[in-house]
Amino acid sequence: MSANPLNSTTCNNTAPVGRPRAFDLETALQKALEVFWQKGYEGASLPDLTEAMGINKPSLYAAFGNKEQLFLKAIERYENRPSAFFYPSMQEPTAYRVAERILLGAAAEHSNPLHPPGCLMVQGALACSDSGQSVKDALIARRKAGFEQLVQRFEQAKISGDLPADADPQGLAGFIITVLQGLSVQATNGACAEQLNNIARTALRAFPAEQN
Amino acid sequence: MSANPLNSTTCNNTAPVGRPRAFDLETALQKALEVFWQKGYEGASLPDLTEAMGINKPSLYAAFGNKEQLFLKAIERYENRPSAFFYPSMQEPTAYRVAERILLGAAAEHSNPLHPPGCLMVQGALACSDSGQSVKDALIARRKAGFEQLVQRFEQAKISGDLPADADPQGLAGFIITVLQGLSVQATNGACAEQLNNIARTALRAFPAEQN
DNA sequence: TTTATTTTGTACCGAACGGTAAAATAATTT
DNA sequence: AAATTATTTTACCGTTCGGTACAAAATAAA
Repeated sequence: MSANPLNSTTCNNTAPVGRPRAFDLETALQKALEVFWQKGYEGASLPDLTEAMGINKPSLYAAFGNKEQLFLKAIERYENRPSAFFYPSMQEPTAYRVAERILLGAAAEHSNPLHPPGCLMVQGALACSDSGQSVKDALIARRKAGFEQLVQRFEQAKISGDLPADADPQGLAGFIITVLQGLSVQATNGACAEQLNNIARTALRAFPAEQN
Repeated sequence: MSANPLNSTTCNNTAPVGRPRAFDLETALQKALEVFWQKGYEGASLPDLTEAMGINKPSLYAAFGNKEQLFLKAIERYENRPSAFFYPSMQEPTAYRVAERILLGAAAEHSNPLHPPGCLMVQGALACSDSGQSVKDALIARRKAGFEQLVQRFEQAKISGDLPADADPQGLAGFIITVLQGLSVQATNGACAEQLNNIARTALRAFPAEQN
């Protein structure tokens, strides 16, 4: 196995020695991501994964290490996928616009019928067996990282003046993240885009309006 | 096995025929509930359950049927436990007070260190394998039932006049339920009671004040 | 005391789990 | 063409899964 299989074909256009891999790493990872998204880390079995990826187990292990490493690569891909909305939302010019884009983005994305409902960061491993603890902890860390980013963004907004001086960045960020994650559960319940959008709009009423 | 083992000792003070059960059904069920609460339906193994319950597998199956039926009895117990707050909140005199009691109750209860964090209705089976689908569906049905109850309560509040005439019971109930379930995820993240309370208070700012 | 009834402990079942050894295969390198 | 390297295929590993057969034990009924 090469040191970095995911990049093995990116910077080197001479064919590598040995039998060529019969599948594309990125599309296989995408399929694995969708299985984890649907069934969670522990609910996704090796046969579930290999069947969706169109490969067999030794190929999976050679390319991705093991199930846990495959999952970690899947959540990395998840956060960087084209339709990801959380981190791009930080670029919005005001705190309110940030919050709005996060919640409306979640409402649309969590109910998008082109992929499983909800958010992989929540569905992946909320409660699990002892053997899944490290994956659960990894997801908690990622969720907390998103929260911290949002706190920083709101602190910056206080300095910029588009959040009132008495605003509580920690509390506001916690609220937005809570609604975001609650929307994931609602999506699992089968809520449609309109319902989620309605909820997001209601939540935004709790957010301080832009200052001028 | 008697037809209703959970009630076999309640209305009949003559000792039943056969070897007496060496454990108490309710305390064993309580222990099972806590394991499911911590690890979820699929994450809780039979050895996890029997060890916590202090019984062996044949006793579990004789008393509760199988793992799935045990889980269903556990969530029934969960919803009727003394510290349950959701359905009792419906008794509050106004819609705002209902919403307030639900969210502040969740903030306190989901972070109560006397039991696992979060809400069993969310943690129990959010994403799972195919074999857990029926349990997942059962939890979805319970969550929807709570939502519907809250919609009805808010519709009643419109009639009573403590919600404005243009209020949207469906949207408001969806919002409260979403925050409630989001708080469950936050609790899993390790959030403390103060943080959850802060989030709940922020959410309540989106709720229409009481009318007079 | 015997019989009937129920629960207990032990030992086990087939199936599914995550993971891997080893040979066959397909490419590059020499 | 021969040797090297990496991937595919097949078959298998030990463990754990949910669930149960069976006999010993403990009670009430006869």
